[in-house]
Formats: sequence, structure tokens, C-alpha cells
Amino acid sequence: MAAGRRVEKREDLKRRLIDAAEVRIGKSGLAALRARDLAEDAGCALGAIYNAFEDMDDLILRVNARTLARLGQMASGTGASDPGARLKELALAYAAFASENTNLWAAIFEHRMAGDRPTPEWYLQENAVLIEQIVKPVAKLRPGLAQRELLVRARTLFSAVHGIVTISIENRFVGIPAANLKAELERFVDVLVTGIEGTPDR
Amino acid sequence: MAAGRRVEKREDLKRRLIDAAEVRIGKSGLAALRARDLAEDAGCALGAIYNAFEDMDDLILRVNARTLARLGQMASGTGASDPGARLKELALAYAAFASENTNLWAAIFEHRMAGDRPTPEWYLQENAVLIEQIVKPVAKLRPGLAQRELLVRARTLFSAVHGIVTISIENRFVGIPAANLKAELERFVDVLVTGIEGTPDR
DNA sequence: AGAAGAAAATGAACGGTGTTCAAAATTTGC
DNA sequence: GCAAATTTTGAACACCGTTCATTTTCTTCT
Repeated sequence: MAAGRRVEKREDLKRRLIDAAEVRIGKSGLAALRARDLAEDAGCALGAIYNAFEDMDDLILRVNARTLARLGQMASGTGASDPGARLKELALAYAAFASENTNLWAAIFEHRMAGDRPTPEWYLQENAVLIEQIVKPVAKLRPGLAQRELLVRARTLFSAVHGIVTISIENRFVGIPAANLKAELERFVDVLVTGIEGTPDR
Repeated sequence: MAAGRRVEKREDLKRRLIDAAEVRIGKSGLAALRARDLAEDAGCALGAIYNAFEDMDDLILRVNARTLARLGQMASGTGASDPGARLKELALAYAAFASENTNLWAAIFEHRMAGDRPTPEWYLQENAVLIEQIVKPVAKLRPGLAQRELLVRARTLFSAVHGIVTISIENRFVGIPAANLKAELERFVDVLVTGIEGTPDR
């Protein structure tokens, strides 16, 4: 028989488990994910999950990495050259992704490592896609800013937009009209860009 | 014996349980909260928790309501009359509270109802303190805006600041210098206020 | 091809979780 | 004091992620 049959099957099981977890999280949310369900979905024994992955956290991180990759791909296309317009594009694309893939998107931010183990380094690096594309337009708006500073500003911009999208989707406040997230974000980015243009570097 | 002994004792147990849960969440975070620990802390049987509260969710919501009340109290003092300065005050106070009470603050946003039961109405209303104080300065910056619109803008402002504080405290991105949250927030609010002043109403 | 060794699959069992509930203890009204 | 109403109790339950001795499958070597 072929020499690589074993690793091949192993990779296949991994893929099936990640697929199943992705479907389950997408349908019912991270909190409803069950190891026994995944084993049934993937057609393997309960214990087999722990041959393929360190633990459930590891598996969840693989799913989240996929979602992050999709987010990165979505933002990586060449967009508007005007930095303000580009930032608006990115914000709207992020909001659209969150609206259309709510459970998978939420899993990225809801997940916490079991016990108090640290998040693995490889996964933390996957998160970079969330701010990578923001750096360039910010650099255009703030020429002369060091890369180090640009990253901090990009992170702040992302965080602000992320917060708006998150709170809007969470529906945390009663009595507030179900605002149009898209319109609200457009206004917000407009205000922000105007503010950046009218504020000297510091 | 006194007629009201029963309700009195019941209220006392409730208080002791909320106290214990508050201490546990504050020290170790929401995820580490255990019903059996609380029973021991409060000096009651495990099952007694379910005489005092509907379930653990109910108890957690009481703790969160306390935290929200503290947040509300913190923001309710009369502050700067200049709207921009006032917004900056509020943002910095929020960041300071989150930094000094990280676990209790995080519990407000991490908690999800078990199963898929809806969040009780009374608790959703407690969340209003997060945006109440933001309305007035925004009204000064945007005279002629209807109350309905003001609430939406206030929520957006809160969400943006909340996002910045959250992502900063979560330490989600590697390679980005541990930025000074306070300085970053001050800059952000400055930019925002400048932007609002330079952007016509819509 | 067949045996031997290595790797992977299996699922019962383990410790831990929130929650329930019949029984015991307490408090209340008379 | 006594009976009824209420509360307290903690063992038991269902379910969770995880482990591990056992069985099965795959790989390699002769």
C-alpha cells in the first residue's frame, strides 16, 4: 500500500472535523458546540477527536482561523484609492460579513481558552488580517507616521468599527430604534475621516 | 416570632449569594464561577441557590446589574460643560473602570443566556446607563437632532469607545506595541469631536 | 504473503458541571 | 402546642470535555 495513507487519513479526519465544527458553529453558535455531535457528524469515535486535535479549543481555533482567512480575503481586493472611501469600504465589508456570518464571526471574539492557558502564538498571528488592510489608507491620511504608530492607529480604527458592529448585532439596548447599521457606519467613518483631516499629527 | 422573618432571611441569602458571586467573578472571571463554590461561600446548600434565584443566569445578571449601576454612578457626576471635553471625560472614565474592574466589566459583555432564552427585559433596561450620559454632550454638538436620533448616535459613540477599550484589554494583536490606552482614547475622541464639528447633520 | 511492530480508532469510564426533587427541618398562624 | 406552609438539604440526574486500556488498522520488513 501507499506509504502516506496514514497521514492522508489523518488529514482527512481533521478536515471532516473542522468542517463539521464550522457547520455547527455557523448554525447554532459556539456555545452549542458538542464533541459528541462532531464525532457523529464526522463519522468517528468520540476519542478520535483527541487524536486529531489537542482539545476542543484547538479545533475551535482552526475554525476561527478559517473565518479569519475569509475575512482577510474579503478585504484584500484592491479597492478605492481615496483613503476615506477605502476605509468606508472596509468598514461596510466588515459589517456585511458579520451580518451574514454572525455565529462564525462571533465565535472569533467569544471564544476563551479553557483553564487559563495562553492563546497559541500561531493563532494570534492569524488575527493580523483584521487590521492589515487598514494600515495603507491610514498611512495616506497620516503621512510621516512611523509604521509602529500606524499599526496602533489601525488597531484603534478597527476596534471602533468592530465595537459598533458588535453592539448593533448584539441588540443590547432597548428603546433604540433598530438603526440601519450600514448608514450608521457610513456616517461614522465620514466623521472620523473629517476629524483626522482636521486634526494635526501628535 | 416576627411575621417578616421569612422574606428577611430570603433577602439575606440572596444578598450573600450575589456578594459571593461578585467576589468570585471579580477575582477569577465569569468562566470560573461555580455553583458549589457559591453555596460554600454563602454558607448554604447547593440547592438553596435555586430557591433564591431562577438559575445561575439570573444570579449572574444580578451581579452584572450591580456593575452597571456602579458604571452609571461613575458617569452621573456633573462634568465639563464643553461637550467635547465631557465626552473625553466619559471615555476615559469608562476605560479606567474597565482597567480596574476587568473581570466584572467583562462579565457584562461575555455573558450569554443558557439555552436560547431571551435576556429578561429588566436587565436590558439596566444597560441604558451605558449611554445615558452620552446623550447630553452629543445634543450640544448636534443641536436640532431628534431624541430618537440622539440615542442612536450616543449608542454608536459608546460602541466605538467600548470596542477600543475591549480590544486593547483583550490584547488580541501581537507585534503592536502595548499602546497607552488613555492616550489613544484621548486622541480618538479629539478626532471624533473635530469630525462632528466639521460634518453637517444628516 | 505473512508476521511483527507502530499507529490510530474505539467507547466505556472519570471527574466535573448546572439543575432537580423527595425528604427533613424550620417557620408561621392559630 | 400543633398543624400547615415553607424552606433547606444534598444525593441523584443528565450532560459535558477528556482519558486510556483495549481493539483494530496500517506499515514495514523478510
